[in-house]
Amino acid sequence: MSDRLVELAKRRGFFFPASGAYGGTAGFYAYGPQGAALKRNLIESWREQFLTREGHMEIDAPTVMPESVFEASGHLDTFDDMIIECPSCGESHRADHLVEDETDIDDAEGMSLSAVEEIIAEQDLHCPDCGASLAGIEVSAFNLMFGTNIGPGSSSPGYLRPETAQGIFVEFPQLKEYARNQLPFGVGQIGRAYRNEISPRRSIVRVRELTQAELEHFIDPETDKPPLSRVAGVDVPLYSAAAQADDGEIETMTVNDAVEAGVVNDWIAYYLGVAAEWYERVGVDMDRFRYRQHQPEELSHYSSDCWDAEVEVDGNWIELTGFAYRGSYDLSKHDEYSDEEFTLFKQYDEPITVERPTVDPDMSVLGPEFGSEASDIAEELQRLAETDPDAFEGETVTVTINDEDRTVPVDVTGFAVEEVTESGEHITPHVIEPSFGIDRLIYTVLAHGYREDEVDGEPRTSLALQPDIAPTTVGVFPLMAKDGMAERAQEIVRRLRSEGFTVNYDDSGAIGRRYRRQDEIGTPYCVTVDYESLEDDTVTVRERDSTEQDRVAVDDLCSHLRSRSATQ
RNA sequence: GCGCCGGUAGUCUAGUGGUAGGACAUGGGCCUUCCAAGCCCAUAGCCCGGGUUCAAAUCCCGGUCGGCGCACCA
Repeated sequence: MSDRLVELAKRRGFFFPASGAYGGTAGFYAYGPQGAALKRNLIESWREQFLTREGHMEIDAPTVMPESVFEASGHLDTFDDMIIECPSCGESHRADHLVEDETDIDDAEGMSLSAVEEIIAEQDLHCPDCGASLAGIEVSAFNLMFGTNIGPGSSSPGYLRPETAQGIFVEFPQLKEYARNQLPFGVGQIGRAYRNEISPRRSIVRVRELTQAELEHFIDPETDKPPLSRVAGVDVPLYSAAAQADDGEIETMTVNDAVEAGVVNDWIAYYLGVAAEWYERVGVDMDRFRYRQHQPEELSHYSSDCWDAEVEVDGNWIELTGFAYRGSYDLSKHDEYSDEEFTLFKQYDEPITVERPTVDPDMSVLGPEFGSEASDIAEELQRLAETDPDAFEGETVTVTINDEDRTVPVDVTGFAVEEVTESGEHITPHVIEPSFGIDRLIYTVLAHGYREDEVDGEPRTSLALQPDIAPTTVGVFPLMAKDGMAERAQEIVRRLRSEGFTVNYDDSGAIGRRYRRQDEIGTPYCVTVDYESLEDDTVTVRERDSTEQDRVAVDDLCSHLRSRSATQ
């Protein structure tokens, strides 16, 4: 089936391998006219559902970001690994670690690939798993981010973002201002992300340049609750980590039951409910859909819990969306690595008065007495005051510096307990992230809508796309291009287009052939102008899936098409 | 990245050493009163590079692209 779908996609202009004139580039696809329209409709539907209806904001950040962003985000740590694969058992190892472990070299990570390769050959290092010799085996860089240079020279490395999310996290200090420093708030972004995949697969399912629609919903984990009532009754098919671990099954339950049973975090559950309804609306076959929880070892470096929306296509389950609980990971990291604050000031209902033990050491005494240790002692005293103020009750107080005790008279520590009024605190929001892969959704909608059947003994291929998602909404044909029918049809085309419909006009060949053309690109309705139209100003409206026809007055055509689209 | 298989018009396909044939699609014409009808004409192809050979779509090597398996998918 996938072969025929990919063939149809290319033939009819949904998607095809890019740069084919030069042999093609693996992992890069172009969307043709139908695909681009389908993608635009899906994105518009996503925006309406996940941003407009939720009251979230949308931003549009650059795809190239400086190296420091990815040092902070943790993406760089996994970017530069040297991999060597054992020819005997097939296991991959970190080549630099192997060298560091087996020789007295302790900085193999900073060496070049060929240097590490040479050392492995010279020292005749062996596979730690099976013992086979690795001499002469190629060491390769395990490179998942696309690198580039910002400006001339190489002093300012940058990377194409591997997820649109970082553009949101990095701009958080600005975004919180736009949210008037109030939690919760959500920020979405739709755009391209880049991953230098080792082996792109299955047409547009695994590509190197992809389009993501991501939402980062920032919340106060202590006080904010999701509006669960909106989706409480929505059924979600859940395949929990526990069920996966003991051969359990997918269990379908309502969002409300899932939360109450403690199967899913309530925030994640809310979005599972919203997304399930949305997926069905855009044409995903919900009989081939599930939410699968990540196993603990599957979780990425930033998330503490994650559920994937998965669909079955061509007999495989593929990931459409990750619903990750990213906690405060990203904001904390950017707070730590950057000069800006990635926190919000949260006011208490009432200011509180706290007793805060402080020290103000008399350095004119400590300095001469302890010399270079004096400042360390002062720091220790502050720490001790915060953790164990009782230590200052006697005549002297003892701190440990470099494993040696130092005793200081309490009266030179300036110890005091101050009453401080605090009106709030700085908190780092937690993040719930639904991250949608648009390309995979396009593939799914096409695959789940793909139909092959017979009509009057003739094969018929059609795409059962939802009317508001289909690239073209209506095809308009004259029964034959003569006797004024073509002209009348063209008038109807202009009228429909001025009303905002996406219209395809076609007068070539026989009428049946034109219906088939529209079936293949998923056009839900075809309007035909015949001899009767010239008499009484009515046309036939033919529906794609049933091929049934209604006769409709031209004046009622727009409202007729609108109401049919809406009820489907 | 490794292994196996494959790459002939837009699509599908025939062609085991003598420089390509078909079907569908597409465009033009004729015909045609609602579901890929018929007739005529036209456009259009051997993935790239190297080698062997008098001669390569065909055999060999390398690359590339695609499918599948392993690994990977942060």
